[in-house]
Amino acid sequence: MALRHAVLAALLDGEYSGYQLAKIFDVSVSNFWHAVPQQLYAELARLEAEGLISGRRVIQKDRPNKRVYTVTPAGLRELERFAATAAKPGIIRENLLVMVQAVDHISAEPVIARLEERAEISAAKIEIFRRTLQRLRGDMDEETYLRHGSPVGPYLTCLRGLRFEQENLEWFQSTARLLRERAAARTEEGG
Amino acid sequence: MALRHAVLAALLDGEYSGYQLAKIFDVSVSNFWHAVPQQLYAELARLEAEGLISGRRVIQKDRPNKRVYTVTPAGLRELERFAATAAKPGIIRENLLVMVQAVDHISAEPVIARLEERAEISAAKIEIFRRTLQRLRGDMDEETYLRHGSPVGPYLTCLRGLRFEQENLEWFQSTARLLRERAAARTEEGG
DNA sequence: GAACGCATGTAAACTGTTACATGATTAT
DNA sequence: ATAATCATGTAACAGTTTACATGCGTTC
Repeated sequence: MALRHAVLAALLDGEYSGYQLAKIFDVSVSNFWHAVPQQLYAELARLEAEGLISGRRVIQKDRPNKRVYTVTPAGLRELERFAATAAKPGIIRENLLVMVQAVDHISAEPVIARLEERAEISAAKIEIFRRTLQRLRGDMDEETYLRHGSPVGPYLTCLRGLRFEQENLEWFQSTARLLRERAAARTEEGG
Repeated sequence: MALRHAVLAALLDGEYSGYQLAKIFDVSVSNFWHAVPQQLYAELARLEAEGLISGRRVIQKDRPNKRVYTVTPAGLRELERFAATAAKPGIIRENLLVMVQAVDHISAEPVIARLEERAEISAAKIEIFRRTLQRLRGDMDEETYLRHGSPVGPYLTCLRGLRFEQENLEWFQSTARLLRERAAARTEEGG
């Protein structure tokens, strides 16, 4: 289980509640780790019980109270130990690519529709990544920030996320176009 | 559960045994779906029980006998139905990116070592993808194959896998280089 | 007062991973 | 003989997902 390490890594950035963490996992962290809110609430409870994070109650007037967490020295040691072990190859699960894999044997129209849906989502994600990068580097240019800025870890992973989504978008668009052209060519032939 | 659909999509390519399928999932299909052999054996049994694939015993003299499977018309309908539903966004889990996310707070050397390990694995995967693409398109050039070749689904997903690994390789290498430079700069400062 | 966003949790159902087990055949 | 590759499976355990449940405060 490495969800705990993803949570610890995300909490290095500052104090967050389970709810806030869920949002972070939905945007920036989602590039390299997927988790639903319920997983996070459960994992935060376990990490606190093990002393790897410590929680602090925050009383709010305008909203329900919340519990925010920070990484303890023991948590940092756990991350250090994790980084020393061989990283397993990443795992990926993409329903859309399963559909494309099968496209020679099933109707192409629904697959094209899915590709176009996902292209829009990708475009939106690209915008979010761009803004996150801008916010992180402030008024520095990218090269300067990469050489001297801090923290550089979140910047680097966000950069990877951006490239991944850009490649996704391009592939979704070119694949949709290609499948449409092939469908049109077959219609002309057949009709 | 969409492992079943990944298995069905992979079986469209031809008749395969669980063992052969495990190898296919380890190379080409691994770009968009991860599964260990035990999952495949269990899923094949379930799919056959539900009539979505049909198995056939193949007696071999030189090796142990095996059971190969093909997609039934019911299996094809199941795939068709699957393609008509909205594709959930893909999920990804990358330990290596978790480590990079935390790199400002832990020692950089082990992280750099992991990046270099993974860069080599990526380079090997890139070679496999290139050869797979060549084998699929035979003596056609890529553009011609994409327009008129068949099957185009496996070619398109393989192309996505190739691009992904190329981006990985580039990111692993540039990130390792950058972290090494930053570590060197800090040593000079501090020493 | 209905809907929405904030905030957290439990329980059940489903999936996925690991360890173990077996046995054939071929190559060294 | 010993290891490697082919071939398949069971059982125990770990992790993930979904459904359900609760309640505060603000906006429409």
